[in-house]
Amino acid sequence: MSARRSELTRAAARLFAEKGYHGTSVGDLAQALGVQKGSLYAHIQSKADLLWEVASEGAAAFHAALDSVPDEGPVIDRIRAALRGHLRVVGEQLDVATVFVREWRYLEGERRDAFVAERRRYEERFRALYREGRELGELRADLDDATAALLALSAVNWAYAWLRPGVDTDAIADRFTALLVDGMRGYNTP
Amino acid sequence: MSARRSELTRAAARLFAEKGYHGTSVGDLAQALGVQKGSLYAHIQSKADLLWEVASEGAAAFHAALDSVPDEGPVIDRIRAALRGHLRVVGEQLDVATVFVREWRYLEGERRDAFVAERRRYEERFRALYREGRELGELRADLDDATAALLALSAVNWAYAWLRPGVDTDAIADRFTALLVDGMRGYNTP
DNA sequence: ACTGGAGGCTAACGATCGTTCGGAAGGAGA
DNA sequence: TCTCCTTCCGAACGATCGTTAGCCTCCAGT
Repeated sequence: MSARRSELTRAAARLFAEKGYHGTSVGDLAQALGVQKGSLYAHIQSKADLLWEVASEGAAAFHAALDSVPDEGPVIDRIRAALRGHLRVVGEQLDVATVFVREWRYLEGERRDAFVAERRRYEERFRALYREGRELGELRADLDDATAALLALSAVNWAYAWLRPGVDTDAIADRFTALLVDGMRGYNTP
Repeated sequence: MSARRSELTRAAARLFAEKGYHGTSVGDLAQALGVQKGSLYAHIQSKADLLWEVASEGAAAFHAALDSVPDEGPVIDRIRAALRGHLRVVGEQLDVATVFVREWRYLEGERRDAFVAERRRYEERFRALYREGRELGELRADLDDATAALLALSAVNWAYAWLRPGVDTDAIADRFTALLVDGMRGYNTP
């Protein structure tokens, strides 16, 4: 992929995240590159191509983050690593993550189906950590692992809305993990 | 407000939630009412009016839910009530809640400013519960209440994405509360 | 020196966008 | 019966949408 083409993809990620897919015109994209809008079609076949590309990039980034979580070791450590990885992707590729989380639904046809499948697979991998933790006894036996995974995943999925670039995402992930693991009950509470 | 006008607002909420604000045309809205698109302008001055109306309705609903949380009593009970209230709004007014959470950013000018202020005020009220809990000693003294509130609020803000109408939102809120309060650590974990 | 491809230009296409307008049907109130 | 108000129609407006077409320039490879 040429350098110019990469610029276009990055501009698309930024503008789709900022103004939404339907709120971004081909003219906007062209302006971001300092070019006439017709010229973009030397690089793409349609505007939808760009959405697909950015969404796929997001899916790849989140899966890659999970790939680097070890298969063994204390489950709580792995949960912390998964949260760290997810938040790191959001923090370092905020535009791409925003499109992955919010704009994907404007995909159409089989691209949409393929995206949904990838997304579901990611959530499954995430949830498996909690199930394994319960089965191994590292998490409480009466844990509703689906709810626990939903709570954690919701928190990080929503992160694109409040995470500002440059913050220490590892520290936030660690605080989330500590809360999820130990709770917030005080000592003088029945 | 006339009955017809209310129908229009409800159709707007549904379509904005389903296809997005920019993805919904005035023609789509007219079709939902079985009417020519020009006829809608007997009820509204612009399409943006509808977005503002639905977004405001959402803000009112969420604030009303918080209003019914008592000012006194055990903080944990009040946190549970707040989560119940929030999730109940999402479950019972899914379209409105979706617009409140996701489509508000297409508001423009002072309407956008006013919405953001209302939203911030809601989050502040939510966060105050956690701060009070820590100060009263009902939540652990070393609690990072901002992080705790963020975790809880993120989970319920994201709920529009996975909550299906008709489920028992109170039960989900209770499970979230239990998790947040007591954590998920197992007994044979150091 | 010649060629081919990459990248950009201008101009225009048909479609659709949100909005406006004049007129008309129909019921409610006087 | 007359009038007003709500609601809608049908047609049109200018603007903007995503996309296509033909042409030009520049540069790397042969």
